[in-house]
This record gives sequence, structure tokens and C-alpha cells, in this order.
Amino acid sequence: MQAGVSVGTVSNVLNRPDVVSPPTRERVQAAIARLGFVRNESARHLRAGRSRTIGLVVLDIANPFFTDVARGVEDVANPAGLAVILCNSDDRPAKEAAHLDVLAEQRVQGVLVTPTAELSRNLQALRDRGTPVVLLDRRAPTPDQCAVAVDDVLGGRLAADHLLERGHRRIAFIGGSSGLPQVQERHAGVAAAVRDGTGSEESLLVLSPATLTVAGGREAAAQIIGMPAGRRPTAAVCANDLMALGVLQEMVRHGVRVPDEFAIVGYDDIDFAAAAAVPLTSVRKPRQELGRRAAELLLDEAGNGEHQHQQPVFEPVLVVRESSMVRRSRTVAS
Amino acid sequence: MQAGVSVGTVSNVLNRPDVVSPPTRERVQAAIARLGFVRNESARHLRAGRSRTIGLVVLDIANPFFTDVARGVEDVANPAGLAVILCNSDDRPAKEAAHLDVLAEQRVQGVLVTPTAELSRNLQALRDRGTPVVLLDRRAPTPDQCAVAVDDVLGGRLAADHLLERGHRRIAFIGGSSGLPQVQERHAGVAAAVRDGTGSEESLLVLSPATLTVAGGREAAAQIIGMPAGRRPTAAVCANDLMALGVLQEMVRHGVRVPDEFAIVGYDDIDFAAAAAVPLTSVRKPRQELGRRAAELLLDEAGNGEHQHQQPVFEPVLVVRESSMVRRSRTVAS
DNA sequence: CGGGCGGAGTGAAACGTTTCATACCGCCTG
DNA sequence: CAGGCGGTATGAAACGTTTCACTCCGCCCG
Repeated sequence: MQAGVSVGTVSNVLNRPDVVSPPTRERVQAAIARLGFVRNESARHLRAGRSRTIGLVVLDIANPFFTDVARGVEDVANPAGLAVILCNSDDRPAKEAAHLDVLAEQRVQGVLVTPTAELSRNLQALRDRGTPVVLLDRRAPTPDQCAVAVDDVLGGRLAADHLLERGHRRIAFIGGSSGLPQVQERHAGVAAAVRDGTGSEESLLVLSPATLTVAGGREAAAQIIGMPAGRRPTAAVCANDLMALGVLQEMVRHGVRVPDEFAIVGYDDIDFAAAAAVPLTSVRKPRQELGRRAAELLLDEAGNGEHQHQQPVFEPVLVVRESSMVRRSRTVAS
Repeated sequence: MQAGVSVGTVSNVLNRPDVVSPPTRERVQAAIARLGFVRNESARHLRAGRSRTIGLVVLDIANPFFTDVARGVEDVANPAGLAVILCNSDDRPAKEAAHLDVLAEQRVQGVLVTPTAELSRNLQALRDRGTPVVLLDRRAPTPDQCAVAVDDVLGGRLAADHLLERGHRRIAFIGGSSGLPQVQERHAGVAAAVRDGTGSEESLLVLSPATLTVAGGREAAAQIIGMPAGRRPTAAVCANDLMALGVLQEMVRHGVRVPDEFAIVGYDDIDFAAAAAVPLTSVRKPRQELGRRAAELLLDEAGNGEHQHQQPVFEPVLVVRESSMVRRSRTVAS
């Protein structure tokens, strides 16, 4: 080529510059700069047998929880020289499957995925082909794979206990009906706490709006507002912060004062929770850390022969803010 | 291989099934299913010379505006069989450059990018190599490339005119100091409107918090609250909704009633704007449409020999909500 | 009956790297 | 002076597709 050397030498300049003599190296580098040469990753990876990318499949790219997770993943992957292909399944198995197929064809080094309710066949196929898969924000069904999760039963408990302590006796759990285990666990935690705290589960109202979004939250809040005052719950635990924000908005819109007349606890503790005009009490998950840890496990599984599968479970923490606090003036008055 | 046919035939089964006889086709498909064969994209694209991916580089993945744009891009790219590699530059030229380099090595079919303040050398290098580049939410400096933008001068004007009509005479423009043209244009629009409406620009206060985020908004609001009442503005136009939410939060925290004592207008009209407890007036941009249009232009440029560069400019619309409405009771009282 | 045609499948080249065995060269050492 | 060695550079194979020219074969038609 232009520098009068063989392609093998160019490859060496790029990958093991120390093995090339300084004059040659400089000549080649000059030629590269002059020609605007950019190495072709496809060829590189065809030869190497694996690419330098990983896949990340999330349930809802519009939920800031997942963008924070994605950031954590990038924090680990990029320094390791890996590009992240971010895919959005929209909680739809078909979209998830399509994305997984594309990732398989790309021969990604591994996949991080928050799967839809059922673990799809494509996911298993990916693993069968030897591609490392780490479940994100989801427990592994078996010990033969990595998974990074949060103790959502505990999270649900924390949220409900907090409300019970504040004197609430009629509590709603607002979660979608998609069958996501995360949501089911949160529900289980809330239910257990309510049972322990009140002696029965009858004081727990379970609402399942269509989606785990702001709109879903509004829908549930409207239902609650429509209930006769005597049976109406005085507080809600929401399956995520988006829904909690929706509940908050709808309550405010109908003149229901939060937290005085209705207390709200969210889940995830996204930044918007603290930024809401009535700052939201929320169950905090280590969002970036979740992503980081998952990426680390993936890299280890992809690169380390003696990889040991791990299934760390993070403990959530309740962050109390105004949306569940009885205001001083009110406390005094009542 | 297993089905007793040549690789060429397998390729035909995959890409032009009509050219293969039904019995052979079925035999091959059966073998594919049995072996879990997955085609190797790297090899495919090495041969084809281009990959079936496009790159999308955004300024802030945590800003829902960009996730909505990304969704629009996916809506167009995925049906066309293209995977989207989503990259986050964090408004940092170095990160942007690194991402662009990776995309170049991946031989993406094209790149959609909301660039940082300066158009980087890497971006030009990409174009020089013949990779289509479409600017997103940014005007093109020259007519030889595609760009999808919004008339931000108009947007700034709409926001400011609205506040002037409501009687506000001391207005703040809250925008970061990053030098982003989008922000500068919004500022220009606001300044022009204020000049036209009040006869001078002195009634416009310009604040430049460090970042275009919720935290930046809070920072600016704190500054405003610290001003002597006589000089303090009574309303603000924010360069984006995240900042507007920050302003709102800080005002509420300090007992400043919104909109009665302080009116706020945001920009972008992200979903959280409407969902805020005091719903935000905001300048709406067609977020998904922006992404969709940009992706369409990119596909055309990548696939169509007679591609004509286009630079559509969308018109923003003011969406009035509570954060800038003088309440009836208040109007009557004053 | 022979020529030609069309459908079906084959085989090899090509894509741009990396890798590895090999060649070359000058120098040191025995 | 011969042998060997270390430091450099080379050339070719290999990665897994796609593509295209080609073969093969059966059939139709003249």
C-alpha cells in the first residue's frame, strides 16, 4: 500500500505497534492519516469470531430507570472497548425476540436483558449458542446463569411498612398486569406487610392499569377517586415511579391534596421522583450500579474461562419525601 | 453441510428462497432449525461492504426528549431491517468523537447526530468517507447535507410573547452556556420578542446554569429567588423542560406559588411536562416525528442514488398549561 | 432425434482483516 | 569465518458469507 509495506505490517502497527520499527511505524501512521483509513470492524470480527459489542435489551426506553441502568452499563463497557447496542422491547415479547435475533446475528459478545414476563425461547437459544446472557433487574430461574436483581419483596415491604407506620390502614398497590416477576414480588412484599400490620389483607386494594406508565398511574388514580370515601384507600404503593407520578398528577388535578389526603410511594427513585413538585417518596434501587454490575458479570463471563455465575441481589432503600409525609400543620390540627 | 447441499444453496434459501426448489428448501430449513444455525452478520457485511446498522448519537440519553426521538428513529429503521446503535455523548466532544469513530469502524450505513456545539472533525471525516450523516435538531451549516431542525427562534418568540401577553414585564431566559445553537436561537427569539414587546431588552434576565438539566434549573431558580423583589423576574422561559422542572421544584420548595407568583415556560414538551404537579406550559417540538423524518432522510441518502439533500424545519407550537396561567381567582382579586 | 432452453444447484472468488510460519538481514559469538 | 540469533517484515491462509459464471439435466419443440 501507500507506505510501501504489506497489509500484515499495517495490522501490526494498529494492534502491536511495539513490534514494528519506529521508522516503519511512522510511515504507516502517516499513510493512515493521509488516506483517512478506518479499519473495518466486520472483517476484523469475522476473523476474530466475535465482535466488540454487547447488547442491552430493556423494557421501556422511555422510563428513566432504564436510561440510568444503560448509563451504568456504558460506564463499564466503553472503557473495555465495547460498544453497546441498546434495544427497546416495549415489554412486547415479539419485539424482544426480534432484537435478540439481530444481536445473535451480530455475534455480540453477550447480552444484558430485562426480559418480558416469560423467558423467551430466543433467549435460551442465545445461551445454547454459547453467548453469555445476564438478566438485569430480574432473578435467574436457575443457578446456571448470571442475574442482577433487587430484593423487590423487601422493597414492597419497606414501602408498605412506612405507610402503615404513618397510620394508613387502607392501602392500594398499583401495578400493571403484565405478569412481570418484579411487579409480583413488590406486590407480595406489600401484601405481606399489610397482613402483618393489620391482621388481614382486606385493607389492600390491588389495581392493575394497562401499562406501567404515567398514563397507567392516572388511570388507577381516577379509579381510586371514583370510590366511595369510606372504602377509598388513603395511600398507594406504585410499582414504579412513572405510575406514581401519574397518580400524583391525577390527584392534584382533582384537588386531592398529597400527602394530606392521599399518600404516595413510588418505586425506583428516578430523578424525576425527587424533582416532582410534591417530591415523591420512593423505593430506591441502585440504578447505575445495577447496570455496572451486570456489565461486569457479562464481561467476566465473556472473557474469563473460570467464570463463576453470580446472582447478586441488591437491597433497596426507602427514601422518604414529601409525598408520604403528614405535614406538621396537619398533624397538629388533627 | 448437513442437508447435503452447498453453502451457495444455503445462502439462496436464506436470501432468495424462490430460486430454490421446495424440497431442497425444506431440507435446508430443517437443517438450519436443527443446528440452530444463525447467519454471521460480520461476514455478510464484509462481503456486502456495508452493514445493516445506523448510528444515533444524542446529547443526553437521560433527557426524555431524546428517548422520544430515538423511538421515532426506531420506528423507521427497524422495519427497514436496520439496527440502531444508540450512543450518548453527554454533550462532551470527546465522547462524541469516540462514538463516531466506533460507528465508522462498524461501517454503519449512516449516522444521525445531535452534535455538540462545534461540528467535530470526526463528523466531517465520516462524511468524507461517504457515510451519510443527518443532523438532528440542528440546522445544517451548508446545503450539502441533510438536517432536521426546529425553528427555535420562533419557539423562543412564542414562549416570550405568551408571557408578555399575560402581563409579565421582567422575564428570565434560563439556558446553559454550552454554546449549543439550539439554545442560542431560543434565546434570540425570546430576546427579540421582549424587545418588540417592551421596547427594550433590559427587562430580560439571562441565566446560564452549568448544565441543561433539572439540577441546572434548580440552580437558576435559586439565583432568582435570591434577587431583591423589585428586580426579580416574574416569569421564565427555560431552554428545555428538564430545567423548567428544576425551576418549578425549587420555586415550590421555597413557597413561591406557580404560576401565581412566578410563571414558567419550558421547551420540548416532554411527557413529564404535562405530568408535573403544576403542569408545565411548554414549546412543543414534534419529537418522534423529528426522529422519524431524520431516519427517512438517512435511509434515502444511503439507498437512493438520486438523493436530494433536504433540511426540513419544523414549526414548534406553544402548549399552554397551568404553569403560566394566571388563575381565575387571582385575576379577579388583583 | 437433436438442439436449445430453463430450472436447479455447484464451486470458487472476493470482501478486509488477523495470525502465523517463514524469510531476510545484520551482528554477535565462538 | 561460520553459525546462530534477534529484530523486522512478508505472504498466505482463514474467517463465513454473497455472487456469479458455470454445469447438469430433463424437456419441449422443430
